[in-house]
Amino acid sequence: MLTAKGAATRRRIIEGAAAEIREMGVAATTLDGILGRTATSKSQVFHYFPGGKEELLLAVAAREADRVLEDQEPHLGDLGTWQTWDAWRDAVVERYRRQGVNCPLGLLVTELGRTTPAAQQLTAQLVDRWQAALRAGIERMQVAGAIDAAVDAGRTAAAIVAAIQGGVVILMSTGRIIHLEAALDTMMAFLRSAAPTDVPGHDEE
Amino acid sequence: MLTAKGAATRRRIIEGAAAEIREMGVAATTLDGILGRTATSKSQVFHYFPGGKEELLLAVAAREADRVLEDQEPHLGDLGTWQTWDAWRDAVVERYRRQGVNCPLGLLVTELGRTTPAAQQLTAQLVDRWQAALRAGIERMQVAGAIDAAVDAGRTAAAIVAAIQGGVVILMSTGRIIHLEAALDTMMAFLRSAAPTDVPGHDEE
DNA sequence: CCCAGTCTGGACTTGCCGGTCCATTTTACT
DNA sequence: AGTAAAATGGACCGGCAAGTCCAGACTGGG
Repeated sequence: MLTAKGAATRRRIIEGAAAEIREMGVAATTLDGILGRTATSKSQVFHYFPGGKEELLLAVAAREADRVLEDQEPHLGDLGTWQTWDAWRDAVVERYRRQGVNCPLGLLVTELGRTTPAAQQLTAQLVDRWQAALRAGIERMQVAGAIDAAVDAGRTAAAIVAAIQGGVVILMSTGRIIHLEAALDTMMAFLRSAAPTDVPGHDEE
Repeated sequence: MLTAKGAATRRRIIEGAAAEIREMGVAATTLDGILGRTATSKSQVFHYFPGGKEELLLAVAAREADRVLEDQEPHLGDLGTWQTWDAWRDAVVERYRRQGVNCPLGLLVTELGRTTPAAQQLTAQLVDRWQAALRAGIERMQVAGAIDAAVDAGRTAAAIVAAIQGGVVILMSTGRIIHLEAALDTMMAFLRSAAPTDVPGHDEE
């Protein structure tokens, strides 16, 4: 019960809403604003998103969450050498440098997160997926002998996700990207300092 | 031109606004909601905050920013031994554990930051003050010989602020505190791993 | 060609919320 | 006590934006 034309319109609405949010911020985003931008009418919005604005915003958030991870590929899925880690680091910084002060996802989440359990779950999923990819990368480095096996891969991955997130928040609210860079670099320095050869005293597995 | 009674009312309004935001979130905060909670009338709000809602929210943000740093004392101002660093770490985690999913400051900033330059500046100031305190702590450790002098204190301090910020954001949007803990612990582990004795190969100043 | 379901346009309703206004009361100062 | 300034209450306004409705235009299968 959704023709090709209908699916296209639905997609267009999500796309337009994301653009509107990027430009105006979540608080200033109105349905009318999205309408004008996408050349649709209000009935379309409610036709494709019966739950109204909230459902639409949630759909936008879901799409943006996917984008966040996609934009880190192919590096994120390929972490296994210091070279790939560096490439990934640069990709993350570049992605957020381009995005600048607008984070459709972050705002949606802090806006909807409190009220909508679905939004909270969406965020949790994104964090989990992100963290899992980083964890796999760390474990691969451990298997290769580049990082001490004593490092808690999961916990460290969680720390890296948090560090990035914090850097992005500071970027959004102050316009400075240095914190994101410093956070990433410091985390990378920690990983490198955890090379087995650097800590010969450790003998536990 | 502000009697004792007036000052008290003004304080009460800010207090009530902060409480309302904590409970409802910024988006759902209305002047009427604050009015009911503080037993004031709308004319008071505009009497004490001629700039209207925006000025009030900014005042709340300024107050909350101060609280953030105050709540880390006396530890934050006293970082000089691993013991004090650990105490500070615990204080931060505890502070945000108590605060839970509500961050009046973070929301105000992401909400106002984009539109109001004053809010952006406020955030930048908070970040700077926070970072300066951490930097002083790191430098004290370096002077004491507990941390390698080759560590960039300013940059590392920036990374720590970002890590905390990210942990808090994730706490707010998912309810999980583990990322904040992991981020702090990993940063601490990095600092400890940078003890001069651990890297005898470094000879540059 | 037709008809059932889908899609679209836009006028309309509804309610909320920021902001204004003015009349009244309280405070502070001499 | 008196008066000017500050503080307070609450009615009122205006606009905006979410959501509703219905009439009409497309689409696709039989």
